[in-house]
Amino acid sequence: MTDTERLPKYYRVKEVIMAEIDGLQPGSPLPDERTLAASFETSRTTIRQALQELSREGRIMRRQGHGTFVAEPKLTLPLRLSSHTEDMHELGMVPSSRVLSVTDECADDTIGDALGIGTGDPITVISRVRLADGIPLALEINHLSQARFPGIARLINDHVSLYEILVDDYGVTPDHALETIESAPATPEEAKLLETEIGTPMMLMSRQSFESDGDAFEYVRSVYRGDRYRFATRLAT
Amino acid sequence: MTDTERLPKYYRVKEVIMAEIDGLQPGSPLPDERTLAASFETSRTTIRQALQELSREGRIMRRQGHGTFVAEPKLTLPLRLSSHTEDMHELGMVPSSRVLSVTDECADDTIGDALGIGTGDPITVISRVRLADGIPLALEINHLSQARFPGIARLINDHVSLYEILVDDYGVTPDHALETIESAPATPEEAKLLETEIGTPMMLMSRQSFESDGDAFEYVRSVYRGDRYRFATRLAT
DNA sequence: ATTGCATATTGGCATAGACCAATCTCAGTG
DNA sequence: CACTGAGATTGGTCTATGCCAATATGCAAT
Repeated sequence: MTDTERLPKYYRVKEVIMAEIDGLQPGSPLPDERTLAASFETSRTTIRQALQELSREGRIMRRQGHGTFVAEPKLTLPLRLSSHTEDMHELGMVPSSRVLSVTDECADDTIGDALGIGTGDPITVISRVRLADGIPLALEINHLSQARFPGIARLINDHVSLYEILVDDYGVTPDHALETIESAPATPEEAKLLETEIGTPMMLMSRQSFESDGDAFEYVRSVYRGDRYRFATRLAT
Repeated sequence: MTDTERLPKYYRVKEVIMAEIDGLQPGSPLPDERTLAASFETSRTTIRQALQELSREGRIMRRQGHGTFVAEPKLTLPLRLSSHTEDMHELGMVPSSRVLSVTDECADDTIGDALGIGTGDPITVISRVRLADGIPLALEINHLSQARFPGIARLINDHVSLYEILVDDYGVTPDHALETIESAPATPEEAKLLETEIGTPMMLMSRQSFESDGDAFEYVRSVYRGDRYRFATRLAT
């Protein structure tokens, strides 16, 4: 028995499949699960566990009733104080948005703190799906103080840049931002909106943006597909 | 039938368990899997799928032969051009390292590019486990040019800060760094070293650090447990 | 009081199979 | 030629079960 024999069977299967797809082009089909189970002389359950990890890793793409295919490599997104619109243009992709909802709510503790307003103060919450070349990229939920941005709800639609509205119509001068990044599995709602599966690792990003006078002007929570994107940033002393 | 009925059963189970652990202290035990299966009137497989997601989410901790317990909340790590040692001190934790290996190798394309040297040039590769309060925090693999840091292999041990060596003994003045962050499931080796399970989402970080003269002096690949840590950074214009 | 071993408990791995749901194919129909 | 619908294909969910591996517990021997 070699040392590798101590690894779970599904993991050994995964490694073999991984090696095979390395030599294939994105979009190439893999054998169906029942065939794989037969050729690996194992159960479909084991094959599916291997395929699930590969899928969550972003190496394969599965579609019910269709098949399993080699996935595109991950894209690197810049982590900067710039708008989604600009970022996408730099990557040579066509950005777009789909507004899911614009609602007026009251700030809870977290949001109130983040925006420097009181708990219960009125805020406008904007939920959007960001797309690149028509493919869902991220789910973005923006929180803005109504006192700072009165009537902003009426200005939002699919075809305007929120940042342009803030800058042009409300005189915002973005200065810096505090950002946190973490990983979490996709909820059913996130999975549906981002066209992926429940449980796929997502990159959760929260951003608190400040104006040059030191006031926070927005608090955003974004969910990016962790199987398709990585992030890059520059750190200075 | 409500709309919720359309969700997978394991996900509904997960939501119920999640709600219950919200009211418990970290470390509190959960019923064992067979008991849960009986009380939810489902199979153990379904229970395990729910528990697996909760585990990968960092909400519960499982130990074979022992049981399942409510996990500690995530810690936030700063993403800065500072040493691990300093970061830990600021968080009030005791940092330490365990050197796994120090080897002399030849740079491949990626490493060569990142360090601004040629493919095949000699490098020193340092693998370490970083710990906080004795608990594994990250796996860190550092790549250094032997031309820039001759004889550094002999200076490495568990009790010195690599950054201090670079600064004090080799006159490095860190200036800025390019960093990428992505998510990936733990490999068996990573899982073992970080005392977690295969497949748990990890935060993969690669850092290319530059001196003030513009030369890259190190290329590091780190693996952090995504179920226990998130990262925070500050973005400026 | 301590050590060591048998046993129970609990999570980990894997099997076999049933049925559902989305998709594609293709023959038949208008 | 375009459309429709039945059947085949393929991934998704769930059950039921057996055995393995790590851990804890308690009893027995020292």
